[in-house]
Amino acid sequence: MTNQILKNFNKLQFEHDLLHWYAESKRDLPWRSENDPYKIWVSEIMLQQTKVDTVIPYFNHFIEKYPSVYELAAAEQQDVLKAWEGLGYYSRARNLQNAVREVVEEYGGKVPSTPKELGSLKGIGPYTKGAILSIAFNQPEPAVDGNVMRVFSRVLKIEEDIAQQSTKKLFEDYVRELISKEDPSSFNQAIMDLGATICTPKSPGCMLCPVQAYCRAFAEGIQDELPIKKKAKKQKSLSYVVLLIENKNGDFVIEKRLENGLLANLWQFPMVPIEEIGMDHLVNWIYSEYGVHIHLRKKVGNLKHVFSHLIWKLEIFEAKTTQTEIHDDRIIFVHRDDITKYPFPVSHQKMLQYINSSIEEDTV
DNA sequence: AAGACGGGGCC
DNA sequence: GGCCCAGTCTT
Repeated sequence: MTNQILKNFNKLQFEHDLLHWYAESKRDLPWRSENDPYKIWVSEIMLQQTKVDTVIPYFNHFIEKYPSVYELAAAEQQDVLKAWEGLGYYSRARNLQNAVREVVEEYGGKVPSTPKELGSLKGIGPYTKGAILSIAFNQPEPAVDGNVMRVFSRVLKIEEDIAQQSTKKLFEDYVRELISKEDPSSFNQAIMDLGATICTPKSPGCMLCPVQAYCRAFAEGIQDELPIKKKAKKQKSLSYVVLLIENKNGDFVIEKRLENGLLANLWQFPMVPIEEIGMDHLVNWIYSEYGVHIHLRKKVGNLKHVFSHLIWKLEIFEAKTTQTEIHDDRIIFVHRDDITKYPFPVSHQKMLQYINSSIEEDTV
């Protein structure tokens, strides 16, 4: 089935030119300094849907804190989430730790090197499985991500919708045919580097491309039309009132989010789904849900936060309470100086600025 | 097959 | 504002 497209494709010369370019131009990245499967694994999880420049500082800190599977397996989940704070897709962190614990318990602490075992671990899908097998264990397995689909959709002129699952399998078939048997690790990484630095989504640098001579899209001048991808749906909007509730000790009410779903197990300031509750019932609703009696002081600002699938429209209010205790382990008082010890989503980290700016107001 | 799941950077 | 990013899991 791959025969038609690859029939007149010079596989060996393509491989040679690609690997030659990679040897000269590969990026110097922290996870490329050694071949520890655990570190490759951590890097691949962090890199899911996340740019290299964003990942680098997180990776360095994470490895310093958890140098091997044993430290990560033994850690508190809250600490792991704190190390992941701001990186997004927090289920990656929870799944990674669960999988690492399985590696410690079931595999003697050694990252498994078979497709079946590796693919059965939480958070390791087809891409990450192939990436670890090829990069850490030098096995000729495809690792098809957005870069790979973009590069090969252009080189081979593939016009299927890359948002479709079936299309991804198609690319895995092509990579299986093309991948270097001598150096599969470099081959996969070379395609990713190429996609990240030259064969970019917009205005690709074809004049600098080491495999321009093999590129069917370039030959026809249609590199800007590929890959084909169906448009994403628009996000739904949700409105909340967020309450910065402070008592006389300088403690704030924060709550732990549910253990599943959006921002699972992270902490936040109380959020009121204001469309359903209504401003008139806000104080009563807070008392019934949180057991805290408050009085509103003033609105301190608006915040819009965009996720991939929804938008939060937040109105931030200051409120006061005379209470100093809550009988609940999910809802707690925390002193303003200790709030940063808890993992918070970025949207709520921004509210810490309101809290800190109100200190200055009081002091002035 | 379609949604849920973060956040940042670019145009 | 929309698109993209070294994707995976759930429904």
